[in-house]
Amino acid sequence: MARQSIKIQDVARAAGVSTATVSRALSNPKVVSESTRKAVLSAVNETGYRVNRAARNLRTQRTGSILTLIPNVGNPFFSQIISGIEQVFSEAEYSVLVSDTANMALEDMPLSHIFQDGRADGVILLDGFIPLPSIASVKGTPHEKHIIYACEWADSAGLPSIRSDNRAGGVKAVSHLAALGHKKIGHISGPEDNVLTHVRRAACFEAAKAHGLEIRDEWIFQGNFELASGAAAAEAFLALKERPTAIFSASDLMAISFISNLMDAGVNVPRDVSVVGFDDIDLAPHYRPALTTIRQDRKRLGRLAAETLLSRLRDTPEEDAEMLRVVPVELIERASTAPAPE
Amino acid sequence: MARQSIKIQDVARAAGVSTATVSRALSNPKVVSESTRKAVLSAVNETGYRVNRAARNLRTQRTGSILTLIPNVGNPFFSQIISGIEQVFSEAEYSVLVSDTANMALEDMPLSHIFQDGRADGVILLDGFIPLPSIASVKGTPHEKHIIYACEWADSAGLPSIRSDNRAGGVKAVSHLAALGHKKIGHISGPEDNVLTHVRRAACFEAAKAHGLEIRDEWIFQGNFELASGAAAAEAFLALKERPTAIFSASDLMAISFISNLMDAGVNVPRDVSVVGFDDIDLAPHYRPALTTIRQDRKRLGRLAAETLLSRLRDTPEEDAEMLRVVPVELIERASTAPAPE
DNA sequence: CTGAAAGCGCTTACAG
DNA sequence: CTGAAAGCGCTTACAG
Repeated sequence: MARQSIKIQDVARAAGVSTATVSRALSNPKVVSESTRKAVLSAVNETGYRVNRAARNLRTQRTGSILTLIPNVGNPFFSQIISGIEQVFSEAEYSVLVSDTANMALEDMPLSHIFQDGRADGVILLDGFIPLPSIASVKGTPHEKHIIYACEWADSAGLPSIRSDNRAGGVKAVSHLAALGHKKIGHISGPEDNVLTHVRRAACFEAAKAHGLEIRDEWIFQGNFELASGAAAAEAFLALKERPTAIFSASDLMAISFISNLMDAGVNVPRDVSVVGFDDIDLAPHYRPALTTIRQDRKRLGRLAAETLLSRLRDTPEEDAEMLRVVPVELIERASTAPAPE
Repeated sequence: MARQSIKIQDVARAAGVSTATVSRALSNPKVVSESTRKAVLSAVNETGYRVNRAARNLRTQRTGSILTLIPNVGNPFFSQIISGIEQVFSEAEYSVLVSDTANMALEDMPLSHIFQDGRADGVILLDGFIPLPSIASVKGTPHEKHIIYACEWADSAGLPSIRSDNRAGGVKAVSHLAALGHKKIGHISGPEDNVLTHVRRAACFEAAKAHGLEIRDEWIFQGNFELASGAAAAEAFLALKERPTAIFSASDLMAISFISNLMDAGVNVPRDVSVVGFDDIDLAPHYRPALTTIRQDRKRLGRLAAETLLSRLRDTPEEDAEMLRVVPVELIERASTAPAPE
C-alpha cells in the first residue's frame, strides 16, 4: 500500500535486478530466465507497480489509443458501431477516444495533427464528410495506413472503407415491394451531401427499373435520416394527386415518423401503403405496424472496422491491400409491407 | 513540409531562442516578451511544430484525458450524455475515452489503476454498479476527488453524483395520472439491482399514497428498462383478472413495447389504459399514441457532470463540497394518457 | 540472460 | 525576460 507512486526503479530494487530486467520481464517475458521473471513478478505484486504510460509512450513512440471521429456523438445510430469498435480495441489493450466532428473545425485542423500530437495511433472515421485537405495531410506519412472509414466514406479520399452493402439493401427493399405486386414506388432519401443517400437512392432506381416499376420525381422525398424528416415526407406524400403504393425509406427513423403521420391522416400502412425502412433499429419490431426493414449489423461493422485498423497498426502487410470490406445486409419482413392494393 | 517529426529544439533553432523560451511562449505566453513570442510563433508556423503529448504528459504528470465508464456502450440511452460530456471536455482541450464496464472485469481491477497507469486524469461513472472495493482503491489518494457519478450512482461509494430528479419524475408521472381521475395504477420497473429502479418505484408508491390511489403488488411488473421487458409486462398485464387503468413505466422503451402489445390484444391506449413513460427519447413524440413521458435532459446531465469534474480537476476548492447535483425533469403530456374510463 | 547508459521530447525550478 | 540543466519514467540497442 505504498502511497507515493511506485516506479520501475522500486521494483528493480525489490527484486534485486536492474530496471532493464524489470522492463523485459514485463513486456517481453520470454527473454528473461524463469527465476528472475518470478522474482520480478512478485516484486511487482508486493509494490503494486504499474507501468507509467506517458513514459512508455514517449519511449516507444506510440500511444495505445485510437480515435473515432463521429458526426454526432448524440446520435444513437452510432452507439452499436462504437460498441463493436470498443470491444475489439479494449481486448487489444487499446484505449478508444471519441470526438464529435461538429466540435472540431477540421477545415483548419489536418488529421496529421492527431498523429503529430501523439493523441492516437489510428483513426476511424465514421463521418464521410471530413475535408479532403485534412485527410491529405497524412498522405506520404507513416500514418497514412492508419486511417479508415467505417459506415460512411468519401470515394476521393482513397482510404480503406468498411461499410454495409447499401446497394444490396436498396435492391432488396425494392425487390420485396415488387414481389408484393407494387407497381408505383417512392423513396425517402437522406441528405443530399451524404454518400449513403446516393448509393441507396441509386439502388432504389436500379431495382425499380429492373422490375419495371414506376418511380416519379415527385415521389422522391428528400429527408435527412432523422425522425422529423419522415413527418415532412408524409406531408408531401399526402398532398400528392397520384400516390405510389409503396415507399422505401433510407432510414427506420424516417419510416416510422412517415407511417405515424400517414396513419394520423387515415392512410393505413400496410393496407394502403407499404413501407420498408433501413437499419433495423431495436425499436423496429416493437413499433406498430412492426417495421419491415433492411438490417445492417452495426456492431459487426464496428468490429470489422476495428479489426481492420488493428491489423494495419500491427503491420500485417497482406491485409493492407484490402481497400473495401462490405458487411451483408438482410431484409427483415414484418408488418409494414403487404400486397399492393387491389 | 518537413517529414521527420519536428521537435521543440527545431523551433528553438529557427527562432533563435532556447527550448525553454519556446515552451513558455507556447504554454504561458504572458511571461515572454512580445517580440520573442512573435518570433517563436512564426517559427512554429514555419516548421509545423506540434507539442508531443507523451513528453508533455510525462513531464507534467497529467494526461489531458478523462475516462467514461459505461455499462453498455451500445445502449443508445447514453449517447446524449456522452455527447454532453464530450462537448464540455473537447472545449477544455481534454480527450474523452470510453470504456464498456462489461469488458473490464472491475472485480480485480481497482479504479486506482486508471490513475497509476496514467490513462486519465478523471473518471465519470455512468454505471452505478462499479464494485465498491474498486472505488475504495482511490480513497486517500490525490485522485479521490476526480471520480464522479453521472445518471446512476451508488450511495455507499461516497462519490459526488449528478443525476436527474428521479423522485420528482415518478411523482409527476403518478400525479398526472391521478389528476386524470385514475384510481388504480400499476408500474413497470427497472431491474432490481439498479438504483434508478428503487427511486422511481418508491416515488410511484409515495405519490400513489398521497393521492389515495390503489396499487397492488401484482400490478408491479419487473422489467429491465429495455424493449423486450415491456412486452413481457404486457403479457402479465393482460393475464390479470383485475387491471389498473394506468401504468407508469420506468422507461420509454418499456412503455412503447407495452403499449404495442396491449394494442395487439385489443386493449386501447389511452382509452382503456393510460401509460406514462420515462426519458422522453427522440422517438416518443413520433410513436402512436405519442408518448406522455417524463423528460430527462440527458445532454445537460452530461454537460453538468463534465463541468463538475472539470472544476475538480482544476482544483476549485469551493465547488468540491457539492456532492449532489440534481437535474430537473419535466412531464411532457402527449397522447398516451387520458381521463380514466367512465 | 543481464546491466549500464542513453535518450524519447518536453517543462520548470534556478540563476541571472 | 531568458537560458542551461535537470529530470519526468520508461525501453532498448549495446556490450558482456
